[in-house]
Amino acid sequence: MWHSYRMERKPNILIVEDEKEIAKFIDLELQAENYETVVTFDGVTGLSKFRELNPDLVILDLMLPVLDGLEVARRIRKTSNTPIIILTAKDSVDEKVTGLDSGADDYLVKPFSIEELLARVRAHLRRVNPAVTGEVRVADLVMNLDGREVFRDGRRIELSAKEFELLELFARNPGKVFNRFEIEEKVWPEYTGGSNVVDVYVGYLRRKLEGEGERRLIHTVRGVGYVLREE
Amino acid sequence: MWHSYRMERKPNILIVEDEKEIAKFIDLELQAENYETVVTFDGVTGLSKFRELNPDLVILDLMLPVLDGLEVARRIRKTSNTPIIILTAKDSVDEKVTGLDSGADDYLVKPFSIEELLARVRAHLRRVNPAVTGEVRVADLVMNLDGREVFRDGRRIELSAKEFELLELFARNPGKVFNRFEIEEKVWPEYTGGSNVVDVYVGYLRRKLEGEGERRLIHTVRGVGYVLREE
DNA sequence: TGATGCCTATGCACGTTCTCATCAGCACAT
DNA sequence: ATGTGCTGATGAGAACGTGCATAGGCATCA
Repeated sequence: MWHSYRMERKPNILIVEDEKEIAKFIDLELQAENYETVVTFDGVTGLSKFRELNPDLVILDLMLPVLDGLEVARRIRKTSNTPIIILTAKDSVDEKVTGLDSGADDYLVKPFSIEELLARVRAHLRRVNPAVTGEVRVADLVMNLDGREVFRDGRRIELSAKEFELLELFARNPGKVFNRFEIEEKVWPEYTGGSNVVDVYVGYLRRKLEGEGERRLIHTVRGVGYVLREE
Repeated sequence: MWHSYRMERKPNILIVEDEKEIAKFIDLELQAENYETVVTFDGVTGLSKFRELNPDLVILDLMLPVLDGLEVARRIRKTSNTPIIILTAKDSVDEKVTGLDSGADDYLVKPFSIEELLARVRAHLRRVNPAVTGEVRVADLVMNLDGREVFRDGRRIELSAKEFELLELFARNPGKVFNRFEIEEKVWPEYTGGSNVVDVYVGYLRRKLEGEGERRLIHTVRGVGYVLREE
């Protein structure tokens, strides 16, 4: 069911860290910030938990039993772009560079400040998970999902319910081309097609979003459907 | 090495830094890594350059004349989600937290290692590109299947639906020779031949893909059919 | 009852698809 | 080489379909 995605769940964070006290410490702090957490103590378990849970973010130590942290990062990156924050005692520039180039998004050196870690977690989640801020951002478009507000380039735009749902679908999948069938299925469920609702609503959105001489947001892909692209 | 079709062009980086020697230094290093750069020395100019250029990433000092760096970050975030790396001498935890919570994606303290900065730039740029799952690359041709986009040598190519399907067939099987019957079967099913549609469409593709003096992509195998080969 | 939102229906404009006829060029035999 | 026959390339244009704007009907809500 499409509408379930507005259900605001707690962001899920996977911690892979073999020093048990540190793991416990981070775990508690994250829970206090209202995140859902899972802790594992070695690379292999970490990787399998990752695949099982598909968390919103991973905090990863480098010196791990069984499977090295860098390798964990690389394997995760093979199939996912979930943010990875490396948290380690290895503080040389070379190690930082290798860590980041292995697919990590951030690299924090122990001993670290928990406040900084939390701020970095927020920064990464903000980008990935609208649940955190309730916001989706694409190009110069900002959608506030809780408040059902839409801004383009700072100016507020009034949308009806359906218009908002349609735009939300596009905004959550920028760059993906949807055909009319997919769109109807998601925005107009319990609905037997046979009309051009989609076209009409795309028209409504364009009229409201694209002021005089403004960049086009929703592009037509003739013979296929529509995309939201920044261009 | 860019990991996405969108990065076929040089990524554009805006540097906002008032210490001229540092700015120059970063600028040169980034250019050596094949980025396009623009340098500004105060907050207001930085912001207006940002709006003018819409860069792929911003490197931002905090202590700036005219308009404070934090304020610049906040204003950028109002309308955009371009990655921002704060680069500053302010090294307290509080300042880091404030910086990250103001919308920055990363926070690096001076004196910094240029290698680390470059690695972080790479990490952020990598992440900005929407993970393009269905991406096919052959020679200097990039097809984004989700987005139904085609690029050759960085420049975007507009294809009609049928043209795209035909090219997709070739691109998924580079080096394989297809005869006309196979092609009709896959791209024109429910279709009883008797014409030279295939030839015509190959012609269309060639016209669009192969600019003046450019390498040939779709080769004719006389008496048999066509192949996509890099040569 | 007036305003707003949701959806259907219609007609026009234009891009796309495909056919057909003709032209170009390669391959092979002489 | 040269001609001959055949294959592939290309241009023109007809038929078709898609997308878009617009208008109107119906329901809901104030």
